[in-house]
Amino acid sequence: MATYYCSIVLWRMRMIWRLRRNHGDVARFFFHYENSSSASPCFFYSTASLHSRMGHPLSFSSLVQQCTATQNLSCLKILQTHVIKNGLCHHSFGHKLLDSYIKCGSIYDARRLFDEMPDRHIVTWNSMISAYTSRNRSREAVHLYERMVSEGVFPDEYTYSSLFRAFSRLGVVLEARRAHGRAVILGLETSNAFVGSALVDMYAKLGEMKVAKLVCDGVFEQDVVLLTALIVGYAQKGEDLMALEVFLDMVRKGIRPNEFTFSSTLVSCANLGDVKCGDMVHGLMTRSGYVSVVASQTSLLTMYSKFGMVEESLRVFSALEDPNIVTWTSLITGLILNGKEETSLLKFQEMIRSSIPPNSFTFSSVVRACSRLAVLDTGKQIHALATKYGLDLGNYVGATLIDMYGKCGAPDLAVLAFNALVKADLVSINSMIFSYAINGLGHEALKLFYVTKDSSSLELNEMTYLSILLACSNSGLVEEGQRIFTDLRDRTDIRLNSDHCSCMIDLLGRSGRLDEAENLLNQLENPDVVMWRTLLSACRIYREVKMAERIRSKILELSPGDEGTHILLSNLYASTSNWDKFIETKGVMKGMKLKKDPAMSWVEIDQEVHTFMAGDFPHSRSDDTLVKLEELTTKAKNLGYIPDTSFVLQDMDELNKERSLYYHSERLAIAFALWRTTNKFSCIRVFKNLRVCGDCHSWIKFVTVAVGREIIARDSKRFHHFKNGACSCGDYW
DNA sequence: GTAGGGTTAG
Repeated sequence: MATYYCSIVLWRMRMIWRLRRNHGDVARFFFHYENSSSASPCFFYSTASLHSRMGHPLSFSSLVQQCTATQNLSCLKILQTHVIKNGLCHHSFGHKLLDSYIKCGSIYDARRLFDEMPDRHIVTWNSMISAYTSRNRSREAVHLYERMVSEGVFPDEYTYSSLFRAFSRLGVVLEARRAHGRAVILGLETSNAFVGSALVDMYAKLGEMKVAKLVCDGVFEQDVVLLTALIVGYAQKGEDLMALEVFLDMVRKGIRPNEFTFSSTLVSCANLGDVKCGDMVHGLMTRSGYVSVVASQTSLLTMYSKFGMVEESLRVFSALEDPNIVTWTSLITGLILNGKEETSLLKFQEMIRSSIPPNSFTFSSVVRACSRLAVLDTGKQIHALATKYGLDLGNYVGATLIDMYGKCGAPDLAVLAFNALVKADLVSINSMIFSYAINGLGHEALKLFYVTKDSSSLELNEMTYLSILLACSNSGLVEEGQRIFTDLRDRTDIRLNSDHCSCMIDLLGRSGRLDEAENLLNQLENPDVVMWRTLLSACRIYREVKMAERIRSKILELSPGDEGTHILLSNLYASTSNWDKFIETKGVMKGMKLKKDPAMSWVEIDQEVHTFMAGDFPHSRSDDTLVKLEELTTKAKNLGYIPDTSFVLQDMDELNKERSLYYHSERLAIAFALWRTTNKFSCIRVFKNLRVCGDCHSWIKFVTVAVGREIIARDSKRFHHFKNGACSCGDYW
């Protein structure tokens, strides 16, 4: 211990001797601490260690430098106290301390020192402003700039190159223009590429691409950053041709693009769907040596995904040594985009195993994969994971969760996810209305629609109106739907589109108001095939042969050889026992090589999907399924089920018609599911590619009574929740 | 002694 203190005393003597000889100011500083009771041995010890490591005479700069390197804030504060007490806070010492505080991450201490400085050099102002902008404290940066101007200090090129970012973050166009004006007066707009690129970036982010382009064109010595800022602006605004033009212009001028340039240019190639151009930029990027830059390669991967070139995007991914969360998310999103939802979920698992924490972009994508696959259990697991990461309450993930629960036939869970949101935005509300709509909860949808319309500040959009019209249509709320449709027609801020019209025609048609639907169609300027076909479906429900034939000729005028029309008409002729015309239509279809999509149903049991085709038993499980099916039908008949053979679209005798109804794919799936699942409280979810027929609808209602279970069926259009002999659609679909 | 640009989502 004695040796230890001896060595400290010896070191201090030697240091004071050196300081007296070389650095008057700092020597006085150490004398001060020599005689001060607050001087801690710890401080001197750490200073000693700093000194010994420096290996050269101590100076103020190197002391500050060492404090920065070791992030020693307390040492910096002691230095500051001394500097201020001894009136040494002139700009050089002051700035060094301030800079060190910033580098140590303490903006608070930097600002306190800044406020205490008697005279501030422009460099000090700039450092403080830059510290604020780079840490997202834009308001404070702008305040400081305004104070600087009011105190008569002239901002310079350094000030503006960091300041402009603050305006775009705050979204304050007027203030931004005022500052731009001052930069012009000072002659900094055109003479300095740093100021120019900051301006271009600012205007691009404020959405003023024309101004951004003007500024860029005016800069005397353009460089890669300046032009890249412009490309980024165009790419993010979707002005992709302009982005490519700037890129080519840059290459022509001999300015070499870098990894930042390539990242954004590739986004534009992807948006344009221009494979040739994409390949060219890819080649240029490879030749420029950016093969392992993650962000650029991520853009490349996304581009190939958008081109539908999945193999190529996988190849880019596997060549990357260290993919980040954005790369993983791009891969997952790309797979979903290309219909490879199962693979995307496997990749998600792989990502989690690689200990890469997912973000809200990732969740938003994988939840969508679940929604497409309608795999409720997996969806729930992913929701739980999102909750674990605290990412389930934001609108991006929230909206996909609501959508997923809606499309999995679990509107109650969609409501829970919706109510949990911190602050629902329009997309989340639209998703909720849509979920209500496809699950036949029209009144709930109307309630949310009117609350949003009347009591929120949100501006409704096309999707809101489409969802609510669908809700009215699926619940047979004709008057409400008509009122909303009229309201939409009168609005000038929202464009009435063909989907809205089809939905309205569907609503009128399916509720039997065929003439009104036809009138509406005739009022429209250019009704499309979808709208006429919608009315044709209604004719099929109400067996309105004359109108159907009238519509057929309209459709065939617009689109000769329209497949759906022939299929709908053949169904209509079959259901009205018009067998001659049925055979004739079938003949036309045969000539056109048209075939109906085979009916198909599937159920998910123990995370395995089982598929069934109508009247087809290729499965080894078929015996048990058929036994169960017979049992269910007998029970249903005992409860009052009478088969309605008018749904059989073939010319055969009644007994065979009845038998053919029994083997509709949804019945096979339900029988299989009831045979396989023993938990009486679990609900069965069946999915069907076509619409459920009226007889199956009735049969399922009786089955829910017979077995005391809930059955949820999703057909090509909506959900039916069957419980205790009733369906949520109120027999209206 | 201070400064500018990027990749993923409903």
